[in-house]
Amino acid sequence: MRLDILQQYQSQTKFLVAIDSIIFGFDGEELKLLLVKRGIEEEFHTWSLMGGWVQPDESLETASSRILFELTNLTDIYLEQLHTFGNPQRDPVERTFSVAYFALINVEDYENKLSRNYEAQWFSMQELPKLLFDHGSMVDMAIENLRYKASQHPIGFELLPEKFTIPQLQKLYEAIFGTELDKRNFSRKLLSTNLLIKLDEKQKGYSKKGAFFYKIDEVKYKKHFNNFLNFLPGSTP
Amino acid sequence: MRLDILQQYQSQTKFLVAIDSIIFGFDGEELKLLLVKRGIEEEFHTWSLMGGWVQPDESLETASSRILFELTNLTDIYLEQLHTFGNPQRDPVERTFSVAYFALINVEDYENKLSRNYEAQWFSMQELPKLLFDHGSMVDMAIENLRYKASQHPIGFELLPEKFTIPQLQKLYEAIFGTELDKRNFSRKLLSTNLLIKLDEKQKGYSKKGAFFYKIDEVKYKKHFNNFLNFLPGSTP
DNA sequence: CCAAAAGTGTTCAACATACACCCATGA
DNA sequence: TCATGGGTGTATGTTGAACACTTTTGG
Repeated sequence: MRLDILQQYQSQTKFLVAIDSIIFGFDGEELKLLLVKRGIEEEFHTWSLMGGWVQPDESLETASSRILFELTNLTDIYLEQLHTFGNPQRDPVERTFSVAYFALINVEDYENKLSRNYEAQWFSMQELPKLLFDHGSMVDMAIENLRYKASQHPIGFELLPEKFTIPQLQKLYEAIFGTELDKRNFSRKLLSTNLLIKLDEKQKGYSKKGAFFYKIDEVKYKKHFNNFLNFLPGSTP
Repeated sequence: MRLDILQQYQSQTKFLVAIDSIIFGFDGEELKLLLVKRGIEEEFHTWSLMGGWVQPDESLETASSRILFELTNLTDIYLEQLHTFGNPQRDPVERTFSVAYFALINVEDYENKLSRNYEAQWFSMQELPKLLFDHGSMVDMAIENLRYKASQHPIGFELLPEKFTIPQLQKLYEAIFGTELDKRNFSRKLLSTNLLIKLDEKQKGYSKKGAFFYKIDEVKYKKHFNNFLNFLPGSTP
């Protein structure tokens, strides 16, 4: 190792690096956000995003998955890097860079698996409490990004159970965009992507007639993901 | 300050945090990338992205602007956070997180202002040299992002001089997408946005007839930026 | 039998694409 | 005068938006 390079590195200030996770869920009616009380905040009763420190041997992806797992015990979750927040004053305790990730999980999967180490709660997007530090901005950016992505790709599937009905999917999109959609145009557009496989089974209990279940054609879904679909379905004002 | 919180923070490992900038430029014909030899790399002759360390009192935005200014002496540049790279092995000297920013500048503005402290050179996107560390992946991600954005917004303006012609703009889009576009459809689509203001002046020298200069309607441009435009013009295969 | 949700088709307007000719001018 | 690039219009197909009625079945 050349000495001048080493000196170059050693003369620099080092910082704490953390992960914060914006965890979206859908319960069939509303888009929700999972928040925790971590017990490490100065203001003891503030809700915050789930987060944690990046460890010396971890990549950012590994760290974000680990932290999500610690809370939910879920693996293989849709998780995507959103933005890194680094204002010198964002954390009053000590300067910390936070790499924000956003996650999509369906509330059903999560229900029983919740870790008891955290006080966690789902909040409706309409009724979010005041959040710790700059977590509010993180959430704002995440919802904007979610809308952007969902308008281009059928990303919303990640928030639903494996088997879902078209009306469920429509409710999800309505929740994401905060708008009403026309069911005729919506289902036509969805089905025209050929990404859905109709099952024989019908949903019981919710409506009298019952709606057919569908599942995603995983192979096509992943293939199509990088072609822009301009996916936002027709809306009725 | 509560003692247990302080201890929580102090027990964590700290890391170096750097910025790397993917700087795109356009010379009227080709999309180019600005690379430097920083003289701090282990392999002394490797080209790399322009970069630098984040200082204790700087936000990420401030740091990225400063670093870009150090090289180009330009201010008010389009600069956007792309992604944070943090694999434990990405920098063999010491673990460093790098927040990648991408910048769009027009080569004309830049020409005379270049700092003499760096050995810098524009490279055609087709003929990039091997880059330091994971800078190659950063560039790949940036070009993908640039295409994505440019297909949705008329972001390409940032790469052109203040006064530009429609054929220039078309060449830029052709360079970004690596494809040929139909000039009739292209100009119709562009003009239909009403974001361009036609000037009286014509471009001299390049063609015999001369093409009219246009400038952007800044106010409308910024307003429209958040409405998805689905901007990719028609292509002729 | 009726209330509640599922499911489906048509028409019209807007937009994307493909395509070809005239214009202005410097050499 | 002619070669070069600038500038425009039209016809066609595709896609999105608006809109209403029939079907199923549990209670």
